[in-house]
Amino acid sequence: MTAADVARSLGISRATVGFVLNNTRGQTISEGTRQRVFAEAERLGYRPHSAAQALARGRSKIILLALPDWPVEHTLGQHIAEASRVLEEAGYSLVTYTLHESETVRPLWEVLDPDVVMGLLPFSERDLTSMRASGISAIIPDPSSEPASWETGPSIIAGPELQVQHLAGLGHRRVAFAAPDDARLARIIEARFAVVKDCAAKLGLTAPGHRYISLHDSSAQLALKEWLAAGITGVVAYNDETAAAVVAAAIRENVAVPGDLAVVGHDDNPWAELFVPSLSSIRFDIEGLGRQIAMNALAAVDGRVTPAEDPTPIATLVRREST
Amino acid sequence: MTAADVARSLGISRATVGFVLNNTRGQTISEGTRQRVFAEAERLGYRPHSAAQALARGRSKIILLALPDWPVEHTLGQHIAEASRVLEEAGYSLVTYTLHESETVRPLWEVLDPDVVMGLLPFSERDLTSMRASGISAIIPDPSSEPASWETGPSIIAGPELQVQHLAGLGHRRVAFAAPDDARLARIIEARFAVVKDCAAKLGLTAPGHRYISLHDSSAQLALKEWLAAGITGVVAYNDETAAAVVAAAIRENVAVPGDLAVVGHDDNPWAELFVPSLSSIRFDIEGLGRQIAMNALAAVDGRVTPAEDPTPIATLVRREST
DNA sequence: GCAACCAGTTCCCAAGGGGGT
DNA sequence: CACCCCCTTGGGAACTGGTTG
Repeated sequence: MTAADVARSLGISRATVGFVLNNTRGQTISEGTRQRVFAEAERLGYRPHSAAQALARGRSKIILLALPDWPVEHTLGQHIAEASRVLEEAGYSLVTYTLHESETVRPLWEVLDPDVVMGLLPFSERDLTSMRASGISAIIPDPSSEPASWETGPSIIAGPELQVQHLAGLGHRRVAFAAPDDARLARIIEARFAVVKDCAAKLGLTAPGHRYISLHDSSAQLALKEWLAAGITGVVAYNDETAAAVVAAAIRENVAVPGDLAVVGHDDNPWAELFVPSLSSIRFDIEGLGRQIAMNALAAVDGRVTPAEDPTPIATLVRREST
Repeated sequence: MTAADVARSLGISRATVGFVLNNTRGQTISEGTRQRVFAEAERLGYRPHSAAQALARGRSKIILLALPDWPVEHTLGQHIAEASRVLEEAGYSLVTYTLHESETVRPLWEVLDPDVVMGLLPFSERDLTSMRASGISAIIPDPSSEPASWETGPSIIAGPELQVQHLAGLGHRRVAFAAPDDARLARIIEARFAVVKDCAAKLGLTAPGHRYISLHDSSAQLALKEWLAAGITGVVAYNDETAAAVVAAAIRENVAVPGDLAVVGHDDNPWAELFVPSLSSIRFDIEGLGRQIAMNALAAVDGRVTPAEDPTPIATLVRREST
């Protein structure tokens, strides 16, 4: 069912149908005609052909959100739902996409021709080149702006700050940072660790270098011994999995949690509550973040600059048995 | 950079450029011209405009994979990567999409006009209506075939079978099935429970009705008492989270795991290994499933019927401390 | 290689009616 | 009463980029 079918059925021109359906400004169509067009389109089950629309006006009304290759925190799904809803109201569709580094697959921005490509982290130079070759102009984070700004955004720093403040409030004076042993996370781990060190210094705590914890070997055990020897009593974990690995090592070594060592996770995965002892963690305000993503995208469509991140608190600490 | 630019730059027609670039059969273009077209396209950085292609030939070369609303098992990401790779070779792009029941958002198939829409579970009647209205003809699972076939596919039954066989092999005679309290999972839970009952009966085990376990209240505690009273010594869990909830309740009630109660999870999430005691679970052959998804999609494009699922084993049991 | 075609969008102009001089 | 102008309403046709008889 095309617009031409609707026009023919009413004995009017395709142009008129288009004017009505798009509510074209600068064109005035009589109310009677308008109603008849709407009714007939409805009756025939007309659907705009999105490829044709994308071709005719130069924009696809698609926004592509590239997700990182690494395991997505469970909360992310919720942001995305909220972001979709906001973008939908503005007439855009949000498509998500997992970016694989293998790169044997043609990137989706070449296929979908989106108006905006967004990522949670800065894109690689290769990806940027590819996007520019495909004619994508709106990219978030904006590669032309100062490259380090994402590292100071609330979504990076809010969690670590709360973690350190929490441990400090409980009286811990020496804390360590534990992160997963995953090269893909290196940049974000560095950024988070910088926040931990910074915040610890402000509060008068000691925070030695960070340790990588693999989930599959004895690295947690080793780290544990080292920490205890160094007088560390609190551990800030990059995520709940790392926290779990540390707590598990402690239990197996008969180290009391939180008595001898307090551990706080990040992301508040559903299973963090199930662990024994249950894990303290950082929970994010998912709706707020979703809306933020959507707003950034809409700003980019209009060529406006990405607005500053909302300074309202987006993370809270959930205290459980592990601290 | 359009094909017309390439043609103009070489002083030939757009048609010829198209013939070369598409390797059109039934058209013979001289080798010299072919090479010059390729070189010029490369030099100018020509990219086919996918919306225009989709419009001209009736197909978008997009395959949409709808993921369920509930938390995706972590393994799924890997299937998808594999499926993308296979489809890419056949010239298709895979777009994934999380189906939200809220439905305030326009479904993506109306926007992308995909050649195939696939789902891991059958679609709702409303979704099917919407797809047909958008002119989507290829839908998997095929709603015109017998609706229950997915419930007997390996991806549903392989796990529960292994779980029951494992417990039976360890000498357990009475087993229970525990599932999350989530209405969205009702159908798949029923299907899995049917397999458990069936398999238990074959092996001479007793398997009473299943229990729903919420992660946030005392339902695990209650279920635990009931099971112990009924002489149950083994629990088949729908997923690792439910298994964790049961094990956590047991620890808090001083019930020995696996001494008094053995628990086996499903999906082998990364954190299952970290739990104390670590959780036995079911691991899937992710590459195989991904390839399967891709093959089904390609079959559907050609209007062929979905091939039978590959009967080779796709799941294995990982034994850990909880059994 | 020419030309038609895919489905919409949009610039520009042609009827036609109403009101004013 | 004739004439003109303007505004409303709607149509013609070119255009988007690529495919194909």
